[in-house]
Amino acid sequence: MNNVDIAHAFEEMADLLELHGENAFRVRAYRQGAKAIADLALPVAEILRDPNQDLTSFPGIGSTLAEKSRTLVETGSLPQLEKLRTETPPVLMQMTRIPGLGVKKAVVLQKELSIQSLEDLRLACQEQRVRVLKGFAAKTEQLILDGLAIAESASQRIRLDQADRLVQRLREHLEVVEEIERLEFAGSYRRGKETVGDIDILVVSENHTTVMDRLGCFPGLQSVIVRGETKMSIRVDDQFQVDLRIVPGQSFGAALQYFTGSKDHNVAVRSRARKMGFTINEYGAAKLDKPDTYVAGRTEEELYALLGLQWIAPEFREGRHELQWAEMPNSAPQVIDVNDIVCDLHMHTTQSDGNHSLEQMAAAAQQRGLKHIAITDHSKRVSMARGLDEARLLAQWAEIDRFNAQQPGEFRVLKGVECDVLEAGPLDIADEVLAQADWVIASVHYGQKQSREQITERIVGALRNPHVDIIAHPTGRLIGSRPPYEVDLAAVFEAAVEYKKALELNSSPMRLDLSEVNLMAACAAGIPIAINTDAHSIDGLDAMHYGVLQARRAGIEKGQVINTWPLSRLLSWLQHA
DNA sequence: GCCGTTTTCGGCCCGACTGTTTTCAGTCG
Repeated sequence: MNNVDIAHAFEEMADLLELHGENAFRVRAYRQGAKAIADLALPVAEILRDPNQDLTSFPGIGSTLAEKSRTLVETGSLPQLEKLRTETPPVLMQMTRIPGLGVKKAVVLQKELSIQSLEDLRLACQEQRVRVLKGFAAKTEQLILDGLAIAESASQRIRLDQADRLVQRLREHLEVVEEIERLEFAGSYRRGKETVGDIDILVVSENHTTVMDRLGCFPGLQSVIVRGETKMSIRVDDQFQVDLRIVPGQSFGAALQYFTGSKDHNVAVRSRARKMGFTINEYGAAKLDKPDTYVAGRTEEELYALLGLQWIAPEFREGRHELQWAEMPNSAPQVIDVNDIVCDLHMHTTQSDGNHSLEQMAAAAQQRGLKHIAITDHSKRVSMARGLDEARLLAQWAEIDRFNAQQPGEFRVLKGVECDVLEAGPLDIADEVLAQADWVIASVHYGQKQSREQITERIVGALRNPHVDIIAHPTGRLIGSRPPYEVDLAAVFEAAVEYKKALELNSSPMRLDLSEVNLMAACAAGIPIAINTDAHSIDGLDAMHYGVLQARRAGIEKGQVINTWPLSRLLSWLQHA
């Protein structure tokens, strides 16, 4: 069992204990334990084996969870979990996914009406058998019926780039309201998560009615979920939820901090405040003995400063190490910043499936402040994209040589290729040609349904080839539309370390591959990371910030990112093979 | 179940809104 499996088991324990009405703090302990395990840089099995290491030294893992981890590693299952599974009707978990239906109500409904499936629940509502139960009435019955439809039709989360577009629409729609003094978007969108479950809008305004009325006529509005004094929630587009909160100006920082989250970060912040004699809510911070007098909250900086902390960038707020970093900023890691990026090492031109020429891509890269780029068109196996064979590749590289010779300044284009790893294992381009490239990316595009062993061996085999420098989008996932292919990433990491190769963090918001957790593991293993846009057009180069955001969320240090290296360092690193 | 700058027991972040009641529990973020 790997760390992800163990984390899943604890997560499921938490869900099931919650359904059984177990102590909420015990439930939370399992959730935090799951998160702690998922964040570990080393495999749990290895930590348990090592007499010099102690699993309970990691925050959130005590003696009980450490022992259960051992059981999971050694036996592959957990008796308590198996028992809970058999005691819990599967429909309960499904029911709690209906908006407005929580654990308590779901349990009552399931028991009283012997619900076995969501279809049973729908029938019970239609036959008005719900409204006669104590604590239920006609409105709840309707809420469940509506919720069933939403649960079935809702596209749960949207990608960050889709969220960007929705935020833009909302901003433009709301900005015309003159009474709005401040407008900010918070939540997981502000934290830059790869997918976003809802949009949180924070507004400072005296005139709540005008603001809410304006949101109520947003084009794309489907329904208003709630509307109170300070809070309004709506559904837009494909049932996607948007929350609005209106706060007074002196509370803006506290509210922004609170609604940006994450939940874990807020719990950590508020616990710290409590220990220091303060209490924090979305209106500000106050002394515990004078809870009505706010002493901070106009800005986020003020709030963090009160707790002896430097301001924390939203993308770090996941309840990991960010409070320690903010406490002693000098000892915090030098996390990658978008301004550190000097190159982009994966992009396409009209030679394969790109929209712009070498000259156009180079000019656009220079405009974006890049010092060097690699042109990496597809190899011939990707026939759909007019992939290049050996002859066309050599011709393209000759053209790149001529281009570089004409460059007045320092800007350089590296001769590269995105070479397919064929289904049977070998590379799509002959070794003697690859040997003439500056930069060789190996990618899996075909045969993604192969077995774990086959795909892993293809990738490890590519890493073994002395001409290959990096594996692109190492798991092949497309967020929300295609799961990662079966690959033993631990084996890939091991091979990357052994052959001194790099791995890609593909910046396309549809890929963001490696994912945050995998990125942390790759970096813990010391593998250099290249953050690349995989641009197929000039606009595609702008995706760089998505990749950097993802790397920041994973806490990747500047020095480990190839794109921060000067060309000389990159070239000397490439000599390794 | 975890954890310790009043601690190895007794806490554990905090508030808005709704529905069902008649003062509050449940849900959500």
